[in-house]
Amino acid sequence: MNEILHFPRPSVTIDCVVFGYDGSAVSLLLINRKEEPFNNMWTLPGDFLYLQETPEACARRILKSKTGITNLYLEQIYTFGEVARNPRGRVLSVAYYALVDLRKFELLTGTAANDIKWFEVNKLPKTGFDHKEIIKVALHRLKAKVTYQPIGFELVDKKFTLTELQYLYECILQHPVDKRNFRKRMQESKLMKPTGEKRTGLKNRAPELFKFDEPRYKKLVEEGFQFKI
Amino acid sequence: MNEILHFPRPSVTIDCVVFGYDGSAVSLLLINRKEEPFNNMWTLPGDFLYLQETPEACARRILKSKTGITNLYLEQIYTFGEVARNPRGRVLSVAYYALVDLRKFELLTGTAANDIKWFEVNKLPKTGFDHKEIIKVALHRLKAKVTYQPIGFELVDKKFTLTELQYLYECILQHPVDKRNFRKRMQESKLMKPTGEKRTGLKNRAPELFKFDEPRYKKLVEEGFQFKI
DNA sequence: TTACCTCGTGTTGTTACAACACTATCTAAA
DNA sequence: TTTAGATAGTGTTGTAACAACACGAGGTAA
Repeated sequence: MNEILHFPRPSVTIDCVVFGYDGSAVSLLLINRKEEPFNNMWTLPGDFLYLQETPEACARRILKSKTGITNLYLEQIYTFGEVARNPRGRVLSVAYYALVDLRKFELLTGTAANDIKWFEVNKLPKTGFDHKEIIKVALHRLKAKVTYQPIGFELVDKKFTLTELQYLYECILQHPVDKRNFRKRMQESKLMKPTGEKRTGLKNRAPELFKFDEPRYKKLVEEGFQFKI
Repeated sequence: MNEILHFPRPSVTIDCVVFGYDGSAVSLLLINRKEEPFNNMWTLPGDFLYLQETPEACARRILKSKTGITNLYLEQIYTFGEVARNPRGRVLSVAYYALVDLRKFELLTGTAANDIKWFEVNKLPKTGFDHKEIIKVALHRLKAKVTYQPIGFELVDKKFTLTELQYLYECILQHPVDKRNFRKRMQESKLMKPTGEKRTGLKNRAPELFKFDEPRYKKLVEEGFQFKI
C-alpha cells in the first residue's frame, strides 16, 4: 500500500517573473491568456510542474519555451497557496524570478507577438489570478537582493562601462545613485576587471570597458564575502 | 473539460522547523518516524496539505497536533522539490519555521514521549529525507532574520529583563554579544518599554522588567523602520 | 577651433559600530 | 550587621562606513 498515492493532491504550477533589461528600462514579461479563467487578461508565464522535473527545471523549461533563453539567473521567490487563488481548482504556485538581458537575445515574436509582451515595471496592465501579488513580492525581493548580491551583472553586456552598470542599478532601484560612491564601491568590490578597451563611437570621451570577474566572484562567495552597493 | 484535474499532480507536504527556547538553549522538534521509508529515523513534523487549507494553515494544524501550541510565529522558508527527495513518489515540501517559548507551553508528552523530542540545534541526530538540508536553510534564515527583525521577542516571556533577551540572541546567533552595545540598541529601538517592576528572588541585584511594545512595533512597521541588533 | 557631452576622480563631515571596565544593588551566609 | 559573591546597569572613544558634493580631462561634431 502506498499512502502517498491515495492522498488528495493539489495541482502545482511554476510561475516566472521575468525581469528584462534593454539598456534603458526594466520590464517584465506577461502573456495574454487565451483561455478561461482570466481569458484575454495578462498573466505571468507559467505551467504545470511535470512529475519528473524539479521546480527550477520547470522554470527553465517555461522560460525557454516563451523567450528562447536557456542560461539565465533564476531564483525561487515564494510559494503561493491561497485556496481560492485559481477558480478552477486547488493550485499551488511556486514562483521564480529571472533576469534577462534583452539585448543579448532575440525574443520570440511573430504570430504570438500580441500575446506575449514586455511591460515596464511601472506601467503594468491589470493581471489575472494573484499575479499582481506575486509581482509585488518579486520586485521587493529583487530590490533587496541587488543591494547585497552582485546579481546586477547578469543584466549587463559582457563588456560594460561603469556608467552603464550604474544606470541599470538605478533602473532596478528606481532611484538615483551617487556616481562617485558607486564607482568607488564597484571597484573596491574586486568583482570586475578592466579590459583595457574603451567604448568608442559615442559623442563624448570614450569610457573604459570592464568585465565581470567570475572566478574571483566564486572565490569570494566561498570565503563568504559581503557585497554592498 | 477541466484541464487542471487531468494533469498529473505531485503530492505536497508541509514540513515545520520548530525552534524552541527554554531560557537556556535553542532546540528543534523532531519526530521519530514509525513507518517506511526512514522508519525509526528522526524527521521534521509534517503532513500532507489538505485541499481546503492554505500552506500556513496546514503548518498551524501540524504544530497544534504535535505540540498543542496554537498561536506562534510562523514563516515560510522555501519549497523543496528535488524529484527523488521522497523515495515513495513525487512529493514537494513547503517548509515553514516556527518559534516557540518552551516555558509558556506544556509539551505533549506521555505515550509518544520517546517519539517526539527536542534536540539542541548543535546536537542534532541523523535525519531522514532531505530534512538536514531543510534545517540548514531554516537556521540560516533564522539567524539572518533575527538581526534585522525583532522576532526574538516571540521567544521571551511577556515581561523580560534585558539580560534574558540578550541571552536568547546569543543562543540563536551562537556567538556572544556585547552587553552595553546590545542594551543601547534595544533601548534605542523603542520596541520595548519598562514595566516599572523588577525581577526579584535572584541572588543578585534585581533587574528591571521590560515588555514588548506591540502597538509601537506595528506603527514602526508601517513607517518602514530599520531594526538592527 | 570651439561647443558640447560624458568620463573619471578625492575630500570631508557625519554617522554607525565595536571595544572596553567599573560602580550599584541585591542575596546569602558568616 | 558585615562581608562576599553575583549580576545589573552605565559612557566614552577610536575606527570604519557612508553620504554629499564639483570640476578638469578626453572624446565627438559642427
